[in-house]
Amino acid sequence: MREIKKVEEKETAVTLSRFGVRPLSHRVAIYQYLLGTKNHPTADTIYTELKPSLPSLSRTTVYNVLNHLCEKGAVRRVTIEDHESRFDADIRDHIHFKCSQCQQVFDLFEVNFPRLEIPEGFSATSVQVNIEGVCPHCKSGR
Amino acid sequence: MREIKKVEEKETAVTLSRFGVRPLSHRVAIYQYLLGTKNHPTADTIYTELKPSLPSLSRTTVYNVLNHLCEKGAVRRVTIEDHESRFDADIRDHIHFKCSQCQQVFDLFEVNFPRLEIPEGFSATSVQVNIEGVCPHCKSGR
DNA sequence: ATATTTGCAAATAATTTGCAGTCGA
DNA sequence: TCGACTGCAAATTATTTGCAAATAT
Repeated sequence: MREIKKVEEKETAVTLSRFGVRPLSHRVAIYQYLLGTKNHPTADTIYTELKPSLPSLSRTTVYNVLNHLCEKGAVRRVTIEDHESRFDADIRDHIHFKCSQCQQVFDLFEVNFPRLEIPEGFSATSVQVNIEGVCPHCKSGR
Repeated sequence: MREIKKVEEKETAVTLSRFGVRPLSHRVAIYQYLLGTKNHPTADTIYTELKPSLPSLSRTTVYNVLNHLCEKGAVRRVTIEDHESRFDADIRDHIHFKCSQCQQVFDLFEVNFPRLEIPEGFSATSVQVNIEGVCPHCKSGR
């Protein structure tokens, strides 16, 4: 089992390298955590979840690493909350849905991502489509 | 001139009433300011701009009013910044473009707003489409 | 050996809250 | 008069910064 984890870490390291990110241990840990969740966690959630197994981890490093991963394009910053960033290691174009009741953020891969014609003169580096509403679970009476 | 301003204020008040917003003076002032700008200002910008002509205005009130206007649907919160809200009194569906160099947020009315098929079970109350990139002005060498 | 990364504590920034006073119907 | 609204100062939350120590190549 230990072995499997080691292998995963190595693969994650290779992936990070391809993004031009030096695979330092905390970076690998954070990236791996993001790959393994669909919850679009906040920096604080990542810190809280990882801290027990990585006691040396600091909040500053979480922020540093996330900013670096976003800059290098390995991770997407999801700007769907009013004043807090969420992060997503799935960099394929897809739509996010935020339930205004349970506050959860869902991926909507089943909805076609719109092809937009960017006007002359503008050049786009990223497109975010965010829907807000009520999720099936909350709709059916909590 | 004074007269014209009075008339505008009255019209704005009527509009607010239609949204179920009691047209108190600060609310009218903030809403009118938002109607008159295309800059998607932040709460702080609104406060700074309005303070000179409305010395009694407080930051708290700006936040209160903006939250209230958003709740009532008179104003849209634009979640395009990492950790600060912008506001838009134009509630027609349209796309926002943020230039990562000059930080300005543009309306892209010329781009068709996508029709999305929301999956069964979900119900949507709002859809935001945010593009990030470089604007024509910054592209042509600052 | 040198540049990069980290952790801590303090700083900053945006927003909310508690509460007492004020305004509007 | 009564409930809604306001302003102030303090609190809260998310994030960044300065700097010294640790680490990677």
